[in-house]
Amino acid sequence: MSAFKNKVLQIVKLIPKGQVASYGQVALMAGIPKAALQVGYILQLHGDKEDIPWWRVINSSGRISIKNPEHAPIEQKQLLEKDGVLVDEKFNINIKKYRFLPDPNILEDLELNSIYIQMILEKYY
DNA sequence: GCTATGACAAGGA
DNA sequence: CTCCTTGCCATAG
Repeated sequence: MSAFKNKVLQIVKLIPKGQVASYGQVALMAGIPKAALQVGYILQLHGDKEDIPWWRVINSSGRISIKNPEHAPIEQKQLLEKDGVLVDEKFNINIKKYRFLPDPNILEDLELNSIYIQMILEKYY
């Protein structure tokens, strides 16, 4: 298990019910800003095997972009709605409204470089 | 160690 | 808004 993979799984577990995060955001919080693609890959492998709320991760444009036959987009939509998150027929979500905005203290717990914490604050707050 | 593969992101057309 | 291009990098084989 690579450190990156563990971080990603750990972070996704931090996303509270009723909130969502983008792949890029998770990658950034894991300390590798440009590894958004890998986040999706990791969730595909481990999302349903472990205690991971994988459905709370969507792409940056606020849309469900899942193509895995194992988990159709409709399934993610239903899971999100169960969390109280509104998803329209085109699988669009108001990410601005629901985005997971972690406290700096939580980011500290991830042993994240202050430089990344700064990036997150600038990008999403 | 090298190549192919993307549940992505950002910017342009 | 949609479609396309480029950059990116952890995994799998």
